[in-house]
Amino acid sequence: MPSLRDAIADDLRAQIAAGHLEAGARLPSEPRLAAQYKVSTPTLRNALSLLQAEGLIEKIHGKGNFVRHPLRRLTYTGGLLTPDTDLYVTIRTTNLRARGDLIPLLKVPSRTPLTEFLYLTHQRESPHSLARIYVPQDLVPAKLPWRRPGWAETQETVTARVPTPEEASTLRISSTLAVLAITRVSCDTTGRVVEAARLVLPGDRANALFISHHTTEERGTEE
Amino acid sequence: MPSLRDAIADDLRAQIAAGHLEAGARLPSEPRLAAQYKVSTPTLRNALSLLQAEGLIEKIHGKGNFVRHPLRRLTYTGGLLTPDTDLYVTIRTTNLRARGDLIPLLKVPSRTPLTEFLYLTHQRESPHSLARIYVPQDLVPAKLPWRRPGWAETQETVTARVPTPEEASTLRISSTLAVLAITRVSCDTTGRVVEAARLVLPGDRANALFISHHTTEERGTEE
DNA sequence: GAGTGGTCTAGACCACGAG
DNA sequence: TCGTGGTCTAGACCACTCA
Repeated sequence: MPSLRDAIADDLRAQIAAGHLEAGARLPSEPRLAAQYKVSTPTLRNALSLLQAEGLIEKIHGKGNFVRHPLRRLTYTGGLLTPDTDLYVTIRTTNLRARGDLIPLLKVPSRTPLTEFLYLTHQRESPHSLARIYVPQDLVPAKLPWRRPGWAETQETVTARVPTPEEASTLRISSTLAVLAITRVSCDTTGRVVEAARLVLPGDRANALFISHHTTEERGTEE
Repeated sequence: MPSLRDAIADDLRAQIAAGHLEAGARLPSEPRLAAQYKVSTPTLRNALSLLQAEGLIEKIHGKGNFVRHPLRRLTYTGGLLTPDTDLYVTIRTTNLRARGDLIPLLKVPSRTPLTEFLYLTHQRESPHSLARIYVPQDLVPAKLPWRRPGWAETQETVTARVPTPEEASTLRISSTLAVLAITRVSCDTTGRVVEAARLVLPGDRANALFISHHTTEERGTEE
């Protein structure tokens, strides 16, 4: 016996899949939908939150619930998102001093002057991904983007988690939707960290792709 | 102004981190906790569901809410999990024929004979990660593990999502806990796929690490 | 100001686990 | 049988958006 919220979610999913509710369309208001399905508003909201966690709808406070555009998955590869056509980017630059997690991440002393670039990408007006990039202030390039000569090695640590409340609200995703969190650290040939980045990609809209080529020496090794 | 559920979740998180609530311990019952925090039971349950999605607690119907054992994060690097000390592995081998998703993944014709290796790793009696590895039957190595000479390139596609119901039950995790899903495809020098793998790593217990070295030509490129 | 979603309450009833 | 979590109700009040 499926619960009411699952039954309602199934019904709405089917309506979206069948095209009865088009991408971008606004759903009836929550009290209206609750009356239609003969349930209380919390139960209906529970059903909607399932759809939100799947990335099917977007809730906008004060405006309504909207059917999301079918997800075009973007692929993150080597620091770039593809395709980057109709992807809008907002950048905010802040100067700050190293503290907390940033100190071991960038391997710098406390209070080292840093520049933070906050990237917020949008796809068709809806937020898509979030990146915070930290660069020691004496290395800040004169013009963006960043990838510069002199880089020798990049380490990317990938984890899956739920977004923090701030991430959820800026990306307008449910706090239960899985995100791909990537911490990227790039060093130059001397081992100095030239850039550290924290990326947050909603799991339903992005993949990350890593390609490695095996050299002959590596190929011969056994376990 | 943080919401009540976030404030309660923060408090419980802090208590778990501080060791006031030990691993394996049962939390007070939900009505009791609700009274303690002076909130209604739905609000308290809302807070608990946040902790559940983070993998901090496990809800067992009819028994209670339990603090999960502290996560020892394992790191996945280039096809291996480290550290592999006290990590137990169960392997099940099955012969089957290519169908569905496996056909494009391995770039083989339909019904090509394949061998599937199902890996289930355990850490301290509790399931840790799940891997399904597919190899064309004529390439199955005489002895395990797999990494063989002749491999030229490996592509790894990483995504974050919630587990399927089967994955949630075999890994004994909540269906709201994010997992890292990695699809790994390895080719030989002729471009033939010699192995494809689907890995599922619970987000609270595993990272994936990718290291790339930049060659001199790459280092010169702009944008 | 009117309409929307966001949060919260104070209950009720059901389903599961263990003695 | 008892205590647990799971679901649901019928409201209340607040915060946000837009005219």
